[in-house]
Amino acid sequence: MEKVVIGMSGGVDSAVAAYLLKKQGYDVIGLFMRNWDSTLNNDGEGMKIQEENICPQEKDYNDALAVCNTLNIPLKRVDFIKEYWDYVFTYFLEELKKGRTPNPDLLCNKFIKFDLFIKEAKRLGADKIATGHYAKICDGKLMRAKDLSKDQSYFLADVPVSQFKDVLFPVGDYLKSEIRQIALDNEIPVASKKDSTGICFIGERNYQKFISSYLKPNPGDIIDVSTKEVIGCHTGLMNYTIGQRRGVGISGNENRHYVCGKDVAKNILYVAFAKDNDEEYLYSDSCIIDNINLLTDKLPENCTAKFRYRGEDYPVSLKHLNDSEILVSYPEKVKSVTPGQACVLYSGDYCLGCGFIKKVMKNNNDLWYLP
RNA sequence: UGCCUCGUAGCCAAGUGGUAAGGCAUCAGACUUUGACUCUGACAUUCCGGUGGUUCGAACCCACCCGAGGCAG
Repeated sequence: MEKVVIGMSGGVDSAVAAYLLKKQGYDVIGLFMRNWDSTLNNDGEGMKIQEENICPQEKDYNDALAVCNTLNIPLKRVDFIKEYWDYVFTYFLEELKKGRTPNPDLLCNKFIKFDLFIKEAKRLGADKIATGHYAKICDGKLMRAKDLSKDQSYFLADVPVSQFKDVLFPVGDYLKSEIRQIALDNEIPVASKKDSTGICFIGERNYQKFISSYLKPNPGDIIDVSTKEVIGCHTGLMNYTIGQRRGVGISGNENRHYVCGKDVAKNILYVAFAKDNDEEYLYSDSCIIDNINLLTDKLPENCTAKFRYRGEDYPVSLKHLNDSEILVSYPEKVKSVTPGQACVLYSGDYCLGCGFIKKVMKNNNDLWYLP
């Protein structure tokens, strides 16, 4: 019998994935991983004791255990707290310092789940490795999930393609509603548990407070990108992302405002006001991406791209600038393309890989107000 | 000191005698394995700087006071 080690998070998706694998006749072993320790990592926000007098991560472990007991499969446990800090969180903080908007979850998949976790699974004798991700692997290629509204291929695009060789995504062929139903029908304990959100393994936090535990806030001017007037004071550039509207702290204006840029050297936050649908400072028509990860042998000249998780797919054309950089052009201008975010390329439902947004441009010029 | 203008929720700002528009911000939800974006809902229950007065009735008219700004000096 083939042995599968499945990452159990304590949520419904991995629970049903385990159920499905077992039904398919695999010898299933659950493996719970813990990558964040609020006490160890001095995360004041996460140490809040919940009503049940137990920290969220421990609750998740208990949920995973309950699921495994119901399914009658063993549950093992592994910690990657130091590794998560070294490979994912350090990068996250370094990017923020540069004024960029990192997405730690792509790195978590690359370095933790689809590297260290796989190694641990193999050590446990796994022939296959499974997770509860909404995505598909077809002939070793990454594809979007059946449920496009839950598709998580975006987060997996930076994983080296070789790592998908023995991977199974059992829920990728189902709709989320079907997964919930299977959980209910089979009386799986977490059937009605709310979907988790927030940074993977860290969870929902008051973002500014959370970051302030690790990066010293550095207040500075907020400048109207159009008039160059100082119109307010920001709490630290790391607290804002491009396209952000709420929580900027300026008011008294006729129109909504959006964060449209940052100058790290001068510690300036640039804001643009929306007027008559003209948000010219937020739109761009091309960008340069680097740190490319290819999931296919050769990139086509034309495909589609997502510039943010749950963002739209835009038609793009690609041009290799050198060994490490690609120029991505999008005739249909795109709003809030943000340095540091992943640009994930697709051909139909196939995920071709990704790169990280380095420079954003319009009409062949760099947008001067972006980092 | 004289004259002028102004003082409406956190911020802008309508309303100039008939019983408080709107925008921004904020908060709460929805959505969401990245900080968004978007969407939905709530936001001056007697009050319009203060105190009196005129009136059936005032934020809107009058008087004085307080406060902000401007002109004159």
